[in-house]
Amino acid sequence: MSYWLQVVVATPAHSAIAGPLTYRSESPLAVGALVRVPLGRREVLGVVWDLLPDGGALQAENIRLVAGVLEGLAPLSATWRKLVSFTAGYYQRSLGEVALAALPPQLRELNAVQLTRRLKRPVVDTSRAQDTSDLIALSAQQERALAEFDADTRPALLFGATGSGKTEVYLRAAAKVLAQDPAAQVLVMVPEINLTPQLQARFEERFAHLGKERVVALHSGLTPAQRLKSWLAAHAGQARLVLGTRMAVLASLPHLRLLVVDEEHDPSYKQQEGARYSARDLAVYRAKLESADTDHPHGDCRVLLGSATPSLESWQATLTGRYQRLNMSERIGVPSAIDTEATQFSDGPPLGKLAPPGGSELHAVSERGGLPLSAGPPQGKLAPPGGREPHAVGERGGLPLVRRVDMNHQPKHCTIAPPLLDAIAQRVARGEQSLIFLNRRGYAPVLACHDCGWKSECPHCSAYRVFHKIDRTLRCHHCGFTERVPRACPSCGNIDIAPVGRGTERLEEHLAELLAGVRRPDGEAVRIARIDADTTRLKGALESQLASVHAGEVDVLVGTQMIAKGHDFRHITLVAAVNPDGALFSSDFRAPERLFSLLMQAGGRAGRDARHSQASEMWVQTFHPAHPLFEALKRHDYPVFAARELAERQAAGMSPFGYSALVRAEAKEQSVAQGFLNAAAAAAQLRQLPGHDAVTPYPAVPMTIQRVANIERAQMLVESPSRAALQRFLAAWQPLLFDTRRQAEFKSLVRWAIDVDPIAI
DNA sequence: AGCACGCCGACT
DNA sequence: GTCGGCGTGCTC
Repeated sequence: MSYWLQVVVATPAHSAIAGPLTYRSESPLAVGALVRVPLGRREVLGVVWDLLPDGGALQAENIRLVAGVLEGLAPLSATWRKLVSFTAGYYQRSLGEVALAALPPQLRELNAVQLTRRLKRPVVDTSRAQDTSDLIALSAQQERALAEFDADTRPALLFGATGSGKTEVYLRAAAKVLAQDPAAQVLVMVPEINLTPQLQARFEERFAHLGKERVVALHSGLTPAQRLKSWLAAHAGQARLVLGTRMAVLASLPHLRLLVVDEEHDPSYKQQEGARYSARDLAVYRAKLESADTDHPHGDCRVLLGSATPSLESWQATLTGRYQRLNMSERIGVPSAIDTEATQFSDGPPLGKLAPPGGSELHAVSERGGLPLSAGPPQGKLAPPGGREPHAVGERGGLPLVRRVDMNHQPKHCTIAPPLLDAIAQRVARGEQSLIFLNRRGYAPVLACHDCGWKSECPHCSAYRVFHKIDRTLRCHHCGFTERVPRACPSCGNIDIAPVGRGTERLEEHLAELLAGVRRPDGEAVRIARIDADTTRLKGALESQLASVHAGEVDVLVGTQMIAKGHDFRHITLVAAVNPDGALFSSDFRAPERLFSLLMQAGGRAGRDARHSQASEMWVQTFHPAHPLFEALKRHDYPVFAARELAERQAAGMSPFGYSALVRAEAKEQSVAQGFLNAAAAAAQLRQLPGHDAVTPYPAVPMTIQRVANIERAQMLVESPSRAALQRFLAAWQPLLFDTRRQAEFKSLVRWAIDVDPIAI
């Protein structure tokens, strides 16, 4: 007896075999079963996608026999298959690529015997401890958020200030779902792996009563064996709570009842290679799919997004009522705050003598701009303990005071404005910590010869190589090309080549010089540390460096945005952004949004400890102090920022009011990359593809960094006011792109790819 | 993507 | 005479 099946295997979208392949089996198989099938001379993992009455158009001798079935693994659910189908269709990739990428890589290498051995390992269920959730008192706003969440069925956006206790809301929402249904599973997603350990500990502790191994992690930092183990536990329903990064959204979770997306605005939810899916968007879609699944006895599957600075897409959805909004504006442990509007003019200067009465902090800082650091002993400028009126804290909801430093009124070419330096010195003298951000690692972004104008260009990329003083190298941050710093100008031989601009390495050095005379309360010298991709390259380095900050072994911490996220520094009372202006006038329309979010998050690092929240400050050095972004930041007013951005986006027909895709092409020559894109667009125009009348393809342009590792890059933007029209167009266009690729003149094209809903243009 | 086959240059 | 370069073509 023969049974025919359609099986999806990991095939790239090109190669004539993008769709499911037909195989034969001697025994009946279930849809969703995992099988090993012969493909060419190798044997690969596949998923049974469909059952067929016969071999169809294929000749019998061209249909091969399924080599084996992964017994003991339940077939992947219909909902999972729908999710994979949708993802493949929406992001214009092959079914097999998405399906197989969603499975743990080790599953591909395992044969049936090895798998059985793995599955045999029993999990000892030791449900013993009590549910401890109720032991922690909730704030009124947390109670309210949870009650509102329970009363609704729409996707929910938890709009909560940093420190307002969003995690506790996730924990409670999860606890409720898990308690209601003994099989229910919850997926909690976080943007990055380095945030999972601390969160995992918290979830494990809270759900210890469920028994051992009920909380598992799923992210790319796991070893292949761990990842397989977690995946299997999730697939078997054994894991009740999965904590993971974006990849986890495609995990098999047969009893999924709740999806949580923490920091939902974070760009790392968008996959940047292969199928370029947005895990946040898929989470929303998946919740809808799972809700429609009639197998679930306990009704809906919910999705809970959380952020202090939501994506404009999610925010707009709450404005139209498509999403539910849950507001939490106050920080925990801070006197009750009043609403946003009332905070607008309340941020009086914390140090009375710095500002003229009624003056804004802007002028205060500007006026002091020229004063030398030594204008008085740091101790003398201390605010008296508790010197600020308590109600002032409440009015900011415990958020730091934002002070803008107008760099137009500061000494030319200064990196740290004197008033900021002064403020840092005061913190050091008081024994408090400061956090200084500069989004540029290395010593200096460029090395230049003042005689002939030579600059440290990368020979392989259209970018400068960064000077790293620590090992005296010039490193390209795009292709990795590294050389020792030349002794003299390679172009004219001049000895006098100098660094231009500042990176974190130089800032650290610079601060050490500037603060050399400042003493800590114990009379010791200031201790400065730096955290960026260079200092954390070794495994465990980030953890140990963070630990030393927590232990109070550091007074001033210099770093890139990597320290803005998640890390809860209790003793930091000053956060400063040294040079954030770049994003204000970027060609990338999402740059302001990212900057606002970064600064809000950075500011959130300050004064999370209620004891310090009163004196905590966020400093921003800028040449555009009156920019609306900074005005909104000063008031911690995301809604005002969002309203402005949304108005601009609407006027320009951009997301979330319009939809877009990018087609990127890479070739040895820019003309080939652009030519390919333009030729494919011309072919689409000629054929009048479905949806074309509502879709606008723009001419191909070089990418911002035009050449990386000697490969020229170009991209074409495709826009439409209709998501459906864009989808139809892209689906019809893809075969034409393949055809165009086959033309002789584009033979040298290295690769091309479609990015639907790109996050950066 | 793999993994073949296939047809031209420097080595035990 | 073989090992091996990567060009092109196929995989139910």
